[in-house]
Amino acid sequence: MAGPSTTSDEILRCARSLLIEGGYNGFSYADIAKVVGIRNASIHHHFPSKSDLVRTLIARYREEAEAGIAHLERQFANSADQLRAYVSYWQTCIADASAPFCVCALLASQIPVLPAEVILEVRTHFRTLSAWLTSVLERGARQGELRFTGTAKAEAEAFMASVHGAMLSARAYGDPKIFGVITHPLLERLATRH
Amino acid sequence: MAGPSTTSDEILRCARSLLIEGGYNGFSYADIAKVVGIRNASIHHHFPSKSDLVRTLIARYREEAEAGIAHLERQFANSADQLRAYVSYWQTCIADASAPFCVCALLASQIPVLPAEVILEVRTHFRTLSAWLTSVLERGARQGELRFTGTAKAEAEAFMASVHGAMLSARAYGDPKIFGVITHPLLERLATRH
DNA sequence: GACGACCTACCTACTAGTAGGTATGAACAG
DNA sequence: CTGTTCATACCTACTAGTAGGTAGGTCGTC
Repeated sequence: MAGPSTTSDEILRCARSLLIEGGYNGFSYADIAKVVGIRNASIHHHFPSKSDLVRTLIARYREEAEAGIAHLERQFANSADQLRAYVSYWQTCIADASAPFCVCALLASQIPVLPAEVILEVRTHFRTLSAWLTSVLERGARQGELRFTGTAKAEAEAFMASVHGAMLSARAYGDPKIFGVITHPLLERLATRH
Repeated sequence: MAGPSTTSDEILRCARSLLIEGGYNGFSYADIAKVVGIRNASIHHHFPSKSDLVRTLIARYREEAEAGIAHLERQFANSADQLRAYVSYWQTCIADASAPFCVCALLASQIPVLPAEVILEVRTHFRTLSAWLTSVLERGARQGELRFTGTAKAEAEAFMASVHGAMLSARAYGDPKIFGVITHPLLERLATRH
């Protein structure tokens, strides 16, 4: 499954973790080169420009996210469990500091200084995630697994915002637990039974 | 009240708006110099280093925030109205694009690459805001103006996270309205009557 | 004349990106 | 089985421009 990771893969993986730490202007080609063990210029061979690199990086991130969502859909029949699993995924990422922030959420905060093609990718992720959450909430309401007032769309946006805000707070306080403090009651409130 | 704005004030004001656009690494001394109309080096006369500048900038931001909160406390007796006014303040900032993001929320996302003294200021803002919201929620519950399950502290953290997440979504979608879509139901849910 | 505010001129380190060369290996013709 | 061709991947060496920061000087005001 996980093929022999190529240099291009390593560059993307390294750039992603650097991006998660400090955003678009928070890392340089030199930083990547140092970690991957190649020369600065060699990165340009794989990705002509920085915006190419970041755009590709997000595209891959979105693929992984969609695969993760598909996995969630297969693994859990109950919509409340799907939401719980989604939140739990991020809880783990934040706790073990492996990837303690959503790439697109971080980039969204810097949209005014981002290249246009990167903005498009970020926006698409938000739309995709929001659409999935909306579908989960709709299904949950229909099947009596979830309850909420207002539209599923509005509740989905609120849910997504809460999760992103919880990531931000965890980072601000330097305390992974705060993510759970914020998201747990949110799940409790949505689930019909617990 | 608003004295004759000094160069130092102008530098801070300019740096703040640049910071709001692209974060700590999203602007340079040259950017500020261009707008304020002085030379690059002259900024160093007022603020020896970039971290000094940003630290001072946040300190002032926090002063203004605390003054704003004090004003809210004086203007509205009802705790639900205070929360509404707080949210409404940000709604306006986002809608007219004057300052469409909380300085500290933006910086929080970049904490791993921020100077230590800046991190401290950011963290303090989160604590201050959370403490105020907690006090509003406690008072609201006591006086029957607000209702929620769980502790006031947890609800305050959730409230703050929702507002920050809503700012992020507004920026991601490029649509100020989404801020209201997320925050309105939140206020409705907390207020005992509407 | 001391001080604050600002300047010119400069520094070193680093930014993304380019030009052109080299090693490696696969494809293919003889 | 060899020699040629070609592309990939990487290299060294370089560019123009920008980053934050410094040294030392000028000028006006108290």
